[in-house]
Amino acid sequence: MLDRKPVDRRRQVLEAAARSFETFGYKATTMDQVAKLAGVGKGTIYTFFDNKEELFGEIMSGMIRQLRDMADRTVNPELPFVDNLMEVLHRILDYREQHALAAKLSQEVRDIGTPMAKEGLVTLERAVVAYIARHVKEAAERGEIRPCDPELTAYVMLKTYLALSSESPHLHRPLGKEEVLDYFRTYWLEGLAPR
Amino acid sequence: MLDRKPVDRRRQVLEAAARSFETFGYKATTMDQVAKLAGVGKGTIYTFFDNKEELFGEIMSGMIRQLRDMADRTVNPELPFVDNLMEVLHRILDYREQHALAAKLSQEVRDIGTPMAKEGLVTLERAVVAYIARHVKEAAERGEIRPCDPELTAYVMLKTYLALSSESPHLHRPLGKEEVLDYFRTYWLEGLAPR
DNA sequence: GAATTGACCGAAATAACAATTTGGTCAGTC
DNA sequence: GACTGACCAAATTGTTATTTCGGTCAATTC
Repeated sequence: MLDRKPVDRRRQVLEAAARSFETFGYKATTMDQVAKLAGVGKGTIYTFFDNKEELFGEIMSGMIRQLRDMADRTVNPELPFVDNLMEVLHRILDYREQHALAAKLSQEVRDIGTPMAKEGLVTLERAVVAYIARHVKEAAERGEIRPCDPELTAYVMLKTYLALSSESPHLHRPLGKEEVLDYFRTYWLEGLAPR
Repeated sequence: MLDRKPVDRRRQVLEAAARSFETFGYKATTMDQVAKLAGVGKGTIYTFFDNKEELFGEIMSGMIRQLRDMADRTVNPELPFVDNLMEVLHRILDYREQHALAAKLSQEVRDIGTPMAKEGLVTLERAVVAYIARHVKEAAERGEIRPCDPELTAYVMLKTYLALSSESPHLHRPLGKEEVLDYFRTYWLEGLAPR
C-alpha cells in the first residue's frame, strides 16, 4: 500500500499557494487566503511549512526547476554554443515575462518594492547565471570557446543580453531577435579587434 | 565697462544651490534654504530660474561639463583605444562615487527614490554613453576597431564595465582594476572564439 | 522704474493616532 | 494525532491634523 493520504493536503496547499502568489504577488497573498483556496485550515499549512517565507521558497524552487527543464529541452548539442545560448536566453526572457509568478514579482518590486519579491528574483537570476555558467564551462572544455571564469563570464553575458534585448528602451531602440543574436555574436565571439 | 553688477546674484544663487544639492540632495534642498545660503531674497532666484527643476538642471549640466573636461584631459591619443576607454571609465566611476552631487543623488534614489534625482542620474548616464560613443566612432574611423553602431556599442560597453567593476557584489567577488581591464580586453577586443 | 524682498497662499508632505489586517499559535474537536 | 479556526501581538493601512515648501506678488529699496 502507498502511504498516500485520501487527500494530499500538502499538494493542495502548494497548488493554492502557487495560484495565489502568481495572482496577487507575495505581499498580497495571505495565509488565510491560501488556506481558503486550498480548502484547508490555516494551521494545517504550518504542519508542512514553517512560515510564509518557506512556502514561497518552495514555490520558487519549483518554478526554477521547471525553467531549467525547459532550457535543457531547447539545447541542441549539434548546434554551436552561441546559438544555443541565445535561444536559451531568449526563451528564459520570454518565460520571465510570461510566467505569471515571475511577471507578478517583477511588477511587485517595481510598484512597492517588497523585499521578499526582490529576493525571489535575485534567486531566479542566480539560477540563470549558474545554468549559463555550466554551459560556458562545458563549451570551454570542448574547446569551442577559450578558457575563462565561467561564473563571471556567464554573469556578464546575461547583462549584455539584457542590455541588448530589453533594458532601458530610453537609451536605444528595441532590437529584433536576429539583431540581438548578431550583436551578441560580434561582441562575444569575434571581438572588436580588426581582423 | 563690463555690465557686471556690483554683486553677481546669479552666480551667488548657482553656488549656493550647488552646495545645497550636494549636501542635502534634491528633495531636502528648499528654495528658502538656497536663498538664505545665497544671501538673497527668495524671489530673486525666480528672476534667474523658472523653478527648482530648472535650477537643478543648470547645476547638473555644470557637473556634466566638468566631467567631460576631466575625461578629455585623461585621454592620451598615443595610447590604444581600450586603454583610454578603461582609464576614462575608471575615472568616471571614481568621479561618480566621489563627486558629492552624484553620490548624494545615488543615495537619494536608493533611499527614497526621488524622481528628479533619478532623472538627473539618467541624464548623467546619457552623457557618459554619448561621450564613449564619440570615441568608439572615432576609433572605428581610424580602423582601430571594427565598424559598429557607436551608440549601442557604447551602451553595452558601459554595462559590461559596470557589471565587471561595481555591480552586484553578491553575484561575484569584486575585481581589481587590472583584472577588470584584462577581462574587458578579452571580452571586447579578442572575443571568446578560439584563435 | 528696475531690481529685490519676504509675507503669504494652496498643494503636498509628514506626523499622530485610530482601525484593520495578518502571520503565526494552540486549546480543543473529530 | 491530524486538523481546525478563534485568538493574539505586531505590522499595516486609513484618517485626520499639522507642517513644510514651491511659487507669487504687493511693497520696498536703490
